[in-house]
Amino acid sequence: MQDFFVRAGSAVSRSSSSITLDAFDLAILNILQRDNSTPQRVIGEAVNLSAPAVQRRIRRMDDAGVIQANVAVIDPAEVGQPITIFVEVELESERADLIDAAKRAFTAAPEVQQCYYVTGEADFVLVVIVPSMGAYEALTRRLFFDNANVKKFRTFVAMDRVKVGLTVPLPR
Amino acid sequence: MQDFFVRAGSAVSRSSSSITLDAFDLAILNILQRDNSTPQRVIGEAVNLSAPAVQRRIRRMDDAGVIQANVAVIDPAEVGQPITIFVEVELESERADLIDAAKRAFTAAPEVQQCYYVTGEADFVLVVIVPSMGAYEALTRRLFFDNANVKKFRTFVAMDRVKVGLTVPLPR
DNA sequence: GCACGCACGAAAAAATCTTGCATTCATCAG
DNA sequence: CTGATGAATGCAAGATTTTTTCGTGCGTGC
Repeated sequence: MQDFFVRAGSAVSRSSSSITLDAFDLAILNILQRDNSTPQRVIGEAVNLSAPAVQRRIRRMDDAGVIQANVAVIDPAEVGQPITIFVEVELESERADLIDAAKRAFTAAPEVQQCYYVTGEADFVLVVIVPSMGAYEALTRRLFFDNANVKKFRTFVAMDRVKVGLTVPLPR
Repeated sequence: MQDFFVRAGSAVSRSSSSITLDAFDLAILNILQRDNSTPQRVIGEAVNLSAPAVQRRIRRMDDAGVIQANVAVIDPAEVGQPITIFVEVELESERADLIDAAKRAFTAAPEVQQCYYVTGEADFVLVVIVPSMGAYEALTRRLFFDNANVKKFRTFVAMDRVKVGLTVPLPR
């Protein structure tokens, strides 16, 4: 296995410990981000390490925040939430406190699955999951129309969730 | 616990078995989609069911595709991929075969974390993860400029990943 | 009323995860 | 050059979890 190192952590990242990851760690992450129910013994065989060694590395990356969460991915359509919508939101004012207020409001809404604060022609991009267009309409009223600071928003309804996941392209 | 049922599956959903979920299932899903390393015993205590009962329900939902995957969520910044970008892509032609070709091309790119085919002013929305703006520039060349069918695209660079996840709002 | 299907809980069995410990290897000071 | 130190490893034992087995209760339909 080649020598490859990633200096974890960046200027943007929050309170992470910024640990160093080697090729073993990346190989382990690559397995876990596709299936974290893989037994450590199997991972060990795949990366040529003993199960305890794998375990200690996973633990270390967990503690350091490299692994942010371990989650089950649910098909929204299967639980009565078949509609995915993208929303670009443009604010009237970009005052810091108003930006923060918007962040809090969007984060607090369970329908808002993802929220990014962006540069460009919009200020926020949201990924929204709703059971019906009616529910979306209600959400827009609650989140946008009742918010004096929202100048406008543009809606993109997803017809096909072509590729969905949080998989990160890992350097090899 | 109240009687609440969700008829899983919809016209949009693929080859799923469309099983019926009750309040127990939803409660279990709600735990798993936040932390799937929670022991079944603990889940059982939370929802008032034995561990084996919890296990059987999880297995059933797994088989039916309600649970699409079990994954570790990795902080991109920690593995040298600090930049998240949204891209709206507009195609020249909306011929079905060209749409499909675009889907395949976007899906195949590891930098494309998420890809949705949408209605509205754009045809596709992408979530892209890259190590640098240079890498993004290279990706746009490969994915958009070398593709004669891409009319134009708009880029939104994420300054803050305010809320990221695949959590689905579950009916209670 | 009775058989059947279905889901449950308790307990046992199997597998996995976790920890302790001795060893190896690389680094570094003397 | 030699020995100390720290970090990471593998093996093996112990703790925990997952999975299976089995008997029971409940609702449905014949």
